[in-house]
Amino acid sequence: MAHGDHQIDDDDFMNPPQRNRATGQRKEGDEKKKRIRNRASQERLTVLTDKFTNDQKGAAAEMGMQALMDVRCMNLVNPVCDWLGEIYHPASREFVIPGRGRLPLNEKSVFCTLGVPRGHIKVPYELNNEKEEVLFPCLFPSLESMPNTSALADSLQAMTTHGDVFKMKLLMHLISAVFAPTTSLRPSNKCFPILADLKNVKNMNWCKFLADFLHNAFSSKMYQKGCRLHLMLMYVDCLDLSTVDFTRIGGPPPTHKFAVSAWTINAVKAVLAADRVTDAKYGKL
DNA sequence: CAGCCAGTCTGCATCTATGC
DNA sequence: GCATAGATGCAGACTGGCTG
Repeated sequence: MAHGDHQIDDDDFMNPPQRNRATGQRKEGDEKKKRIRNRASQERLTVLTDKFTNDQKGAAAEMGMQALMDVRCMNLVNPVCDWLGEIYHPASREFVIPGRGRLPLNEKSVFCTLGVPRGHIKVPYELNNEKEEVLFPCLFPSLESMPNTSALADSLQAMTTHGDVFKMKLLMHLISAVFAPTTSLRPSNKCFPILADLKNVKNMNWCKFLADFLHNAFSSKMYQKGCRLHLMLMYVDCLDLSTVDFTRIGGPPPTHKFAVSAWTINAVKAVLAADRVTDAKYGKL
């Protein structure tokens, strides 16, 4: 670990993940615990942005989301995200890497990773029937109920305009696939109040929203929710890279303002391969 | 308290990319 | 070619919070 942390050994984070909230069961003795299923992925976003017109990217920039229009890392490395969830300390809001140090989960760390707006308005991610009833027909005129997240992405891909409908669908996709994914196949209807206030999206505190969403999820041991892109990039971006061999992938990530603009999946993999202790544990660097 | 509903969890499945 | 992992899908069971 290179910077941004105080070196305190602290190994008292050993809380095995509690699963199966729905059934209350937890199989004993399954040493090879199954991977946590999640619905987060920025892959579709990178495919979409690749085809966006300049006007459409401009519309995203008007909402302060320009950094997300060029995500270089297309995939996730899920084991490291699972691991970070398990070593998270809700009380101090820090990731405690055994024997290495701590990484905070806060607005600043999210800003450094993703470069999303850090305004003064709270992100209104909440249910609101009136706003939903007004906006839903605008977004999905032929549908009765919320489409799957992938179907929303399909409709986004088919769009050639860059007006409010485009902005709303893009925001909804960002929220449900990258910023605040849940285990659901569909976007949450808590998105609507955000979409209803497009002008203020760039003035909302997305950094706090993402950090709080992850914090709340991990506090209730929901390790599959939240922004995995931030988790992964925040971690690799904080490590000491001096011993990592980047020659096979054309050199280390360039200096950058936001991690999301610099890291490629191959760079992430090279670092994590060097950092891995066992299959499911990291923290060597 | 009963019913509703959004969200969670599991098993099973398909497709693709990557590495051995 | 085969195994593995990531992304995505569907059906069905369940839970916790809200509301009448």
